[in-house]
Amino acid sequence: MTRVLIVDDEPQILRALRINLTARQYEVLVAADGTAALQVAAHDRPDLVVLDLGLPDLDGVEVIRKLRTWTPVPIIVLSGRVGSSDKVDALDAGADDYVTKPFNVDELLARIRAVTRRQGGAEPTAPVRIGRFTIDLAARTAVADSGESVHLTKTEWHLLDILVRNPGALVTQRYLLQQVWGPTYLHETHYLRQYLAQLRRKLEYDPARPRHLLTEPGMGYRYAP
Amino acid sequence: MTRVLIVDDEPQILRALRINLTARQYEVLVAADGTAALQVAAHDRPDLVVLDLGLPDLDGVEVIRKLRTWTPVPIIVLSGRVGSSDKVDALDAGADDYVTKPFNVDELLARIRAVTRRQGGAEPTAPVRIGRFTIDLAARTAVADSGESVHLTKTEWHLLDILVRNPGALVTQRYLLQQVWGPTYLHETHYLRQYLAQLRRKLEYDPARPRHLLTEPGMGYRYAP
DNA sequence: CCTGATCTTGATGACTTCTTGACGACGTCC
DNA sequence: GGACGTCGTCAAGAAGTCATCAAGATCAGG
Repeated sequence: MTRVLIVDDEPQILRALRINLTARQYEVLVAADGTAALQVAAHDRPDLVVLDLGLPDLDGVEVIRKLRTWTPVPIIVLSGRVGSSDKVDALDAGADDYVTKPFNVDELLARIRAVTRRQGGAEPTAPVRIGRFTIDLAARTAVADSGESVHLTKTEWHLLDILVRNPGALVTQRYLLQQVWGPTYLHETHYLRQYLAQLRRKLEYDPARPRHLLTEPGMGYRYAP
Repeated sequence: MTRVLIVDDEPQILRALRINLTARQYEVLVAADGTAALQVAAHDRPDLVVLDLGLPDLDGVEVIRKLRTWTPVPIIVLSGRVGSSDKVDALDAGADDYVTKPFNVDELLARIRAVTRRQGGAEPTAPVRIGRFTIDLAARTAVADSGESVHLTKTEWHLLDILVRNPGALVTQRYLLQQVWGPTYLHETHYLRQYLAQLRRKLEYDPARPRHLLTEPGMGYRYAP
């Protein structure tokens, strides 16, 4: 049974989520502030954390950092502020996904499923599909159903690798730039646009309307399986 | 019964893995440092090695290299370091998979299953075709349809061997250099160009437009069946 | 010690990939 | 409705990588 820790200081949100998650066979733990959240997480070892960034005692990003010092438990962030850099900071600190308040419960449930699914039995080198292509990250091959294969460059593979290894999750621009080009390129978002366009052109059915390599404006990119 | 050697200097990790693996019908061997690991591996011939990179005596990558001088046993690396260069070094040295600490036990078990499964199914020495030649890696022969045979040197065989044993997959320059010339030649990409040209000249129909021994610029080479 | 094969090293032109700049489309905020 | 910032796209020069030819160094066998 999947155990979910919900961290929020608004009682009505706690209540709504508890009802919805319990009804779907999740075991629900709750905490109303950051200190309590850290204690409960350490004591009860949840399989997933849903964390509101606006807590009364600690900064939400700080809670993520503290959790990440000892556990890789998936964290989904709830945030009230739209377009603020808090969310990017949270993702960079190690959160797995974010949902903006007011949020749709179905969307949150979908993200919870995506994140827990990834956690469990993800075979390291199972091929994934994008458009009409089957991508094998280990062998570095991208083969169409027709049999013909597409050639990707080193940088293209590197980017695709990171996105595909985090299926369904939002990956920040900062993280991608950091991983692929190094810490001195953190603001060269142009590179990302350039290479994402290239990947879409090579892999997506309709590069102008991507279905798998999605842009999250202002934040980053997401691979949708 | 699958025999697993666990190499880690933290007693609690040894203990946790021993319990989990024993419960799943694995036979478990343990070693707390690199020297002991090499001895146990040589003496008891495990079917799989789970190796922590941070050992008290030897560097983990060094342990991998030493193992790889005499055995193709699958190696799964555990590491607290998240940097991608550590990962690349370990994989290039011959590791089969890589898990970052803190790790999820279920994930590790899944990777153990994946790696041992992969082990079983690989036919090592079926003859393959390149150009008009039939290559038998076991017998070290390359015979044309007309009956005449081509002579390949030791180094040429070694390179061809690695490429052909990974059909369709990209093999990195680092890996080839590491395997054929050793760890001190990791940047001598000129050797690769030289010998790949030689192989193409001897085996391909049109050496200038190879159909089986393909270059992946900036990354490595690939044998296309 | 000599000879032929193999390995190593150097130089050059061709090619691929990376980087950079410019511009229009879209959405947001004032 | 207009200014602003972000995104997607096209295009071309810069940088890096590769294939090939060629010659010197090294090694093994006779």
